[in-house]
Amino acid sequence: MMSEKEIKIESPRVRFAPSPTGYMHMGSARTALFNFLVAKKYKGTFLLRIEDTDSERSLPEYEADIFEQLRWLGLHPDEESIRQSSRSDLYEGVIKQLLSENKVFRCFCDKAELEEERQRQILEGKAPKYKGTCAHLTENEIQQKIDAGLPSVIRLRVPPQKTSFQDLIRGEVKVDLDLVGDFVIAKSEHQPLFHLATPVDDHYQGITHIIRGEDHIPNTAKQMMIFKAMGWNVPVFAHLPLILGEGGGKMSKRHGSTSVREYRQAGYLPEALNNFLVLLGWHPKDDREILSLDNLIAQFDIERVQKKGAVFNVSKLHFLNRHYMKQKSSDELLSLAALPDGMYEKEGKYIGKNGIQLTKQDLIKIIELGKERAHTIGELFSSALFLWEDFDYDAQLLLWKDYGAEKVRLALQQTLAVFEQADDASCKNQAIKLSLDDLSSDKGLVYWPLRVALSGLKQSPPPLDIVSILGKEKSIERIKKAICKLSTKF
RNA sequence: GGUCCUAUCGUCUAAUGGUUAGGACAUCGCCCUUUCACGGCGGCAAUACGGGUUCGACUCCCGUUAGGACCA
Repeated sequence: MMSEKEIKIESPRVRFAPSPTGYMHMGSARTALFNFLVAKKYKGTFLLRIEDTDSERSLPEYEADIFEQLRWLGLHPDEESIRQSSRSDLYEGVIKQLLSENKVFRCFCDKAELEEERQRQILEGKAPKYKGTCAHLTENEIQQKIDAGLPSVIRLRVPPQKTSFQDLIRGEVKVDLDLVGDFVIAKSEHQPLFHLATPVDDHYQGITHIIRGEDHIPNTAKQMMIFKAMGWNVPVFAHLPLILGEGGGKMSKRHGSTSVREYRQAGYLPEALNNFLVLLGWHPKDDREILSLDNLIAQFDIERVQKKGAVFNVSKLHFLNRHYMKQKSSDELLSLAALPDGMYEKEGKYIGKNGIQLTKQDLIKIIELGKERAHTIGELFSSALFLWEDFDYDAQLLLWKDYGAEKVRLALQQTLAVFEQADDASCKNQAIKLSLDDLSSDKGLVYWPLRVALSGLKQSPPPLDIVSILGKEKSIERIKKAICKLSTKF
């Protein structure tokens, strides 16, 4: 049975350590979030470390993206970030010490031969493992090979024993080091590999808890060996389950976006993303799932994290995003949204494709209507395109229920009369509603054709809301056009 | 292929030996209503399978199956 003792975490130092080899992935964002939450909850420190030992694949553009998205999500590191590529002296020192203590050895084996050997082992159904050819060379033999100019790598001596480590989420995880073998920690004294650089930095940065994806479980055993070889304290581990794609497999481009920036560009709010991500693998005790970052800091507990991988379910993200959009004022949303396609600002007026001139107040009104319907910031304007874009529609659309064209035309004409008698102000403040309501006992007979006349759509915001933005003249123009359509078509 | 990890509604999950197996999203129905949306109310829906342990298993143990990760 798993240990029941309460997990005590005191002033933890945790780190988020991504490799800048691509735009920040949603899975990385969640790892960062969980690290951040543990740090804040237990009054600890959250650090960012860029793991760019792979100089071929690490790009400045990707590194910048990591900083940018973390900032946007509100996951600010507590200390200045470090970059592995600028700490070579540190790794070199460790490698030299390990070399002098004979805890590592130089391996001169030919790459191609090793690969051949590995293939053979796999075919035989064994775990591929280094045989130890160079593990016991004498000083002389080593010097000879070096003098002969043979290339070499540096391997750690790994005792063939069974061991285990404690994981905050999974309990004890067992590892058979015999299957690992003497693995490569550096290409040379000056070129550390991932398995060396990571534990060295974790030690020198005083990391107490390593919270990362479960894809690192196999790495943990290796990194633990470095800690032990150096006589350092091994940190506590917590391996998060992975985020899965819609089909249950790895989250991939095929099923939609995978990077934070794509969701941001599509108009998702950081509040929604954080809230969504934390629910992938964690759940609050009281079932109240709408949680701000502050709420999360108060409630989060790493021991309640799920062990199973979680499927990335976009519809819940939609739901949360809409929730947070509704919380924001329309003013605020306007500042987050880009102007609709083709619209531009000129002297405080917003000019649409069809020449319409809107005020900022109009835009705010439009967003007020849009936020009930939009899933994302990007969709905020999409329920009102007909205001500033030309449109056409089938006259058939104007008909309400099974009333004939003549009856509808009559109703529209009466509507037109009401508009013509009203002034612009009573259009904009919807005072004309009283007169329009009086026109018929069947409100649909009045409002349905009006909706279509104004928007060209069968699904739109309420007609009077449209009128309040369009004003008297533009409304009349559209109603006349509709009457004309009815007359010619029928 | 080997090693490791995992298994509750379609999805995210709650319930750590005794519950009518709870909630959220999605979905469906009803109400509101001039359409869509919002909102309100309600419905459908799960312990992978087989063995144990136990008075009693979602819960503990073993096996099977399935999925995932790593080696790549």
